[in-house]
Amino acid sequence: MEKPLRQALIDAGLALLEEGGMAALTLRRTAARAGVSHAAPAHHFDGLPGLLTAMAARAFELFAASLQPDDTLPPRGHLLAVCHGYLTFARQHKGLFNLMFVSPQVDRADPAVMPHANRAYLILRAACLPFAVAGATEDTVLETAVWSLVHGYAALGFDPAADPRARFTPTPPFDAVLGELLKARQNPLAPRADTG
Amino acid sequence: MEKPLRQALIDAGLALLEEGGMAALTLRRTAARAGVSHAAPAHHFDGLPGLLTAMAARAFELFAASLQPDDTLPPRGHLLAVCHGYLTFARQHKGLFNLMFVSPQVDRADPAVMPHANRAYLILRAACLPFAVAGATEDTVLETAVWSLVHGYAALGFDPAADPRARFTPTPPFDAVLGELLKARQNPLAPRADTG
DNA sequence: CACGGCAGCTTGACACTGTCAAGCAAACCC
DNA sequence: GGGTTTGCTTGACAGTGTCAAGCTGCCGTG
Repeated sequence: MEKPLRQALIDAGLALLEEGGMAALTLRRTAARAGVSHAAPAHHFDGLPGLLTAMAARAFELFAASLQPDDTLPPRGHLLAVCHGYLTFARQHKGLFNLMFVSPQVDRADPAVMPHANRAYLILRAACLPFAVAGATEDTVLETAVWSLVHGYAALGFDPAADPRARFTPTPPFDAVLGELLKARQNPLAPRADTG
Repeated sequence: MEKPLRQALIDAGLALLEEGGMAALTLRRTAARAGVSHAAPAHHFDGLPGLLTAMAARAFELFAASLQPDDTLPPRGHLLAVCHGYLTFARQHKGLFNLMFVSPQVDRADPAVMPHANRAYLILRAACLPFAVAGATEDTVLETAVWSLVHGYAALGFDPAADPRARFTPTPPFDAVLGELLKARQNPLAPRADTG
């Protein structure tokens, strides 16, 4: 084990973030919760941005774990399960989600962050692969579409409950939205229909 | 004219946000830039959240204006133009974009915010309408899909340049991504193909 | 005109923040 | 065992949002 306080500070920060959002996350409070003096974090992280970056690395790790690839499912069920993991994480860990994708203070190119972020992306990528144009080993358009779709749905808070635009019409569940995207790919690995 | 200082404070805040991001946006700095004392904003807004909410209202107004509906274009060109407005605004006004959609301090249900937010949404909704299932006056699935897609693409920063995952493959332009979604709707207002 | 009230802004204070410099104490190395 | 380094503390500083109190000029009313 290495640097137990460092890990304790990361955990304390994550707890504060989950409990009270970004406003509750403070270097001094994090130190206090970890039981050390207010300047202790500066010796393990490079200031607040450093702590946030370390927290983001851990958040991406949890995020990748929540994507839960399950190869026993058929391609569409598999992709849907991954997306559900994405959406569930975003809904249940809004603070972490914004930390990972929005906060300008985290260095997303940090060597502690990139591996986990890449791992998450590769899980999604793999889940899209069966829907790629016949025989291709990649289909960046489809990947980007799926990724944008699920991320946008998550970011806009399209929880089937708690929808911000229920004033117009009920928000369709993500399954239906994803189905719209996959309409032209109903038969994975089959030759696609002519689009002329 | 009504409350010129109030408007000046909003403008000063927007300028600070655009120049230096959320970190540069401070009640005291905003007051200083407007040429008043540090506590003046408290008399026009209900603290920092109030100023941010007022700024978000103005930001949504600018956002809706940047969506630029152009009815002379064919349906697909029209939708693409609206989406381009969305993406361009997100890219050029990252601070405003995050203020509108992320910041937990703005009250998005504020009566000053909702009209402009709704207007923006209705522009997107109208641009989607020609692609709705034949004859329908709405298609919430498609709307939600397009909205999620463009928002996710914007939030993930898929600028054709400056792409964060160029380490894998070049990011496809949004036109191609949207095309993926509309594949099953190539002929607006025509009877859709069987999806069986 | 005089005068009371009040909106609009200032001044001053408070607790709290991130960051830095200096110091202390224990462990570690030679 | 003495010197050095690591890990943390203490103390200070400028900057933050917010609140209470005070000042000022304008407006309406007598």
